[in-house]
Amino acid sequence: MFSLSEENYLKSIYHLEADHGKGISTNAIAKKLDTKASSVTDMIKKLAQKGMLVYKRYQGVSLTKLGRKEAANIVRKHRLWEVFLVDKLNFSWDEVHDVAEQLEHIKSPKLIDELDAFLDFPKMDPHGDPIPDKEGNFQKIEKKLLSTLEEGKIGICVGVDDSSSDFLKYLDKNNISLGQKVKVVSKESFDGSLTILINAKEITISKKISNNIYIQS
Amino acid sequence: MFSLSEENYLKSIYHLEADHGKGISTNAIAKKLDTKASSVTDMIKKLAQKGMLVYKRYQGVSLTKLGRKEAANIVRKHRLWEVFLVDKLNFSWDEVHDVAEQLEHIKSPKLIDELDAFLDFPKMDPHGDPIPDKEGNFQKIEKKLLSTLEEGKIGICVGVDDSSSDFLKYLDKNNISLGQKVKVVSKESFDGSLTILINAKEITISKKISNNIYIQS
DNA sequence: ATAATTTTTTAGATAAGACTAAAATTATTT
DNA sequence: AAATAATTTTAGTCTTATCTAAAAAATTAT
Repeated sequence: MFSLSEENYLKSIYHLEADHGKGISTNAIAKKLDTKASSVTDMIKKLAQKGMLVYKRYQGVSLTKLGRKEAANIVRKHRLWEVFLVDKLNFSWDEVHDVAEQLEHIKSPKLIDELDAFLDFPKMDPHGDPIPDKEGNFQKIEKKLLSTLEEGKIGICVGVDDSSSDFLKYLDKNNISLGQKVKVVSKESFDGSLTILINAKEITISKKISNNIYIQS
Repeated sequence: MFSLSEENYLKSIYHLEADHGKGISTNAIAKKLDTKASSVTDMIKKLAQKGMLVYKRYQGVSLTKLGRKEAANIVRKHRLWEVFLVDKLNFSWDEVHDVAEQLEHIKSPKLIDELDAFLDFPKMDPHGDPIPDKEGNFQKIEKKLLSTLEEGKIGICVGVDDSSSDFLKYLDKNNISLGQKVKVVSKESFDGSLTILINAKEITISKKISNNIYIQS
């Protein structure tokens, strides 16, 4: 069994590895968890002791197979709860994160399996992120950033990179949701801003926005 | 905001007050929470400081109006989650307690309201215990112990006193569930055991059992 | 290659919540 | 009412997870 804190470290390292490959620095973890490097050193020693990760002083850490499975299961729980909140309890996709952050730590062998079945075994969470199975495996979806789509091309919105409430609210306001068809009308080479056709309406979005939307084309 | 530990103390004191009236002793709390009296003293000082209860050294404690409302809300959450687990996730009534014990501490203004609506505003949990509203109020149901029912009389099972897994499993095994009609066929004055008619089948139950089943007659 | 800088670790301190052992208070017997 | 017993509190310790400040190691710049 893992403490709440241990689980949060595992999850953060898992996400950092997904984004930046193995060998995660103490500072990177500290930044992600908004804590101090010294605290991180203490905790990673403990998690190394428990066989969840490999740690050599001054060398950063990498999850072991076991650690990765453990972390994936927390992510699995987080994302299943997000689906529950949106599909069943009328939460919007910008409201789910904080609650799921709490729910992901509930420990019950039966609960998460039944929830999974109740939700009809979803493969994605409301932000388009894949839901790992019990072994930690998930199907990687083909996706690229909207900012890389060429002029005249069409894509379908399949996910977001930034899941902050502010960003998601912006998307809602502009009727951008998952499954939405998007056509790049024009691209401004100076600042990278895009004019896109969405729901038969043209809007212009900044590079920062298009860099946070994943599409399939 | 309250810590997990603070919430558990509030809840325990709330239940103790419901069963034994005001003025709960340190030892009673310690026993309920399976902790030491000295730990209880520390915590009740803290909760008194926060205005959740009234405490005088050596005199036991009583919840304030605020403390009672706070506690009732934890009980509300606990029982709503129990309904969710049984109605939606195929848990049996002997499996829900430990999980609900965790879920009751999730903090989200929206979550519990939406859950309540999703479950169609239930008034009871799976053990027949009332679910308080946001103010802490609940409808008290008329009920008495099966052991007090006279020979020949009929009642409907509306709740259980003991919610331990073992007891609930015993009830399941004997097809005793809420809403079930029960007729007292005969009463053994020597040991208080009852022979009851349930589902067109006669079974004999000990006084200890009939003392833990509530009926409406 | 050495100096300056950044990162990481160590050492020691703190807060929450629990514990043990002993002291203080209240309750029960005789 | 004194003695004994039970309960409750206090004082001090422990663990977990955090922090600050300083030391150690690694990295980058000169």
